[in-house]
Amino acid sequence: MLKDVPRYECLLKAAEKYPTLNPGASAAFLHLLRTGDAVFAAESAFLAEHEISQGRFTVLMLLNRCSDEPSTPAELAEEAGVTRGTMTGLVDTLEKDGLVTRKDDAHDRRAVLVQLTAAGRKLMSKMLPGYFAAVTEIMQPLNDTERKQLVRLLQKIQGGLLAEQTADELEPAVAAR
Amino acid sequence: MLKDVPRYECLLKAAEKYPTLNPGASAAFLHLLRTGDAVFAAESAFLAEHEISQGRFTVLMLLNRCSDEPSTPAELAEEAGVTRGTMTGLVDTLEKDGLVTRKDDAHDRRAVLVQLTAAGRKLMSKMLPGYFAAVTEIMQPLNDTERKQLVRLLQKIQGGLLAEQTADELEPAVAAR
DNA sequence: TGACTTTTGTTCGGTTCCTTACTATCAATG
DNA sequence: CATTGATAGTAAGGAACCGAACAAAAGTCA
Repeated sequence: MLKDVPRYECLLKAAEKYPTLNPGASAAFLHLLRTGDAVFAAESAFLAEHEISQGRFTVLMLLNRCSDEPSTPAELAEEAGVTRGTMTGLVDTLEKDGLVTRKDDAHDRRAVLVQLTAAGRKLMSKMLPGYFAAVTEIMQPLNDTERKQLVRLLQKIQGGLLAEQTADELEPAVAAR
Repeated sequence: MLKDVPRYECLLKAAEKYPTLNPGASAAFLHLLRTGDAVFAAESAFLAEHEISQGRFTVLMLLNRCSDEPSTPAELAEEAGVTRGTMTGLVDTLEKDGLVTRKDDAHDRRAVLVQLTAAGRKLMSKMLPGYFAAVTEIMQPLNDTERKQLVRLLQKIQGGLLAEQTADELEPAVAAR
């Protein structure tokens, strides 16, 4: 959301007013949000050139990986991190564009199987090389050591968040506090 | 979007099929997106406890910083990184909730001045200590050295993106390629 | 001055996602 | 069996944001 991260001196000044403000932590937090958003925007810009949104691209990637085993919308929603309702809409538009098909599951009459069409596979094989090249270019400023360092730091943060999250689930009263 | 980052072996395997796929770069890219999103979600969850969305919070932060000088919607939109149209909506709801006021600019009859109300200032002083504490907790897994390392790495990535972006603006034909 | 360009705030339609509520189906248990 | 509970997919409505288009006002410059 914020376009520019406040200068460090401003954080130091604000810390005088708000004792709970940790300047170092805040600076890292803001940079993480901002850079994450910038990278996400760069990825979206690339996908937009191919008239594909992030959500639709994720579904195509999930369907394209390894074999041609079809997936149900519920599985796709779980793996993509969206609700089933959202997945219905994503599959709707992908189907409308002829990139995937829906067919009834023979073993479970509630379920639907989603599968890439030939056009869908073709689109992926056309855009993926450029996509991976774009990802490589975005990460170009970091050498291999730095990339590993970055992953290590990010995993640490994420580990803390997961611990916090599961703690909340076990004890919802704590979260409400 | 993606809930889990693919394991590194899967990236290696995919790299055989797609020569442009750089496993190290892709892993760092995916972790950055995922962790950025997780941190963003954690922040949003905190703000939701106070019935405040990210966009509205950003506006309140901008208006709360330093003096009580009012800002125009255009300035706020620029600093918050949203369009003026979006800012109109944000100020609308903040005004409806009694947190900010709009008044006409005496020197420019096109412009409007947005200012925190007493209720807005009160809300901020009530929630900011907890907010900063939450930020500190999210960054808890990293010590001071690691935070500085993280900021350095993120700035490198962002520097690359900014260079790329300004290059695109100068030579739009390159972006279309 | 008067014809331009720019800037301001707003409105409107579209996209993406979420939450909630629903029906149809399956699975388990008495 | 029949009931009960979980799960599948979908529909409807809402929140947040963008882009384009607009009228009003300000700035520019021949």
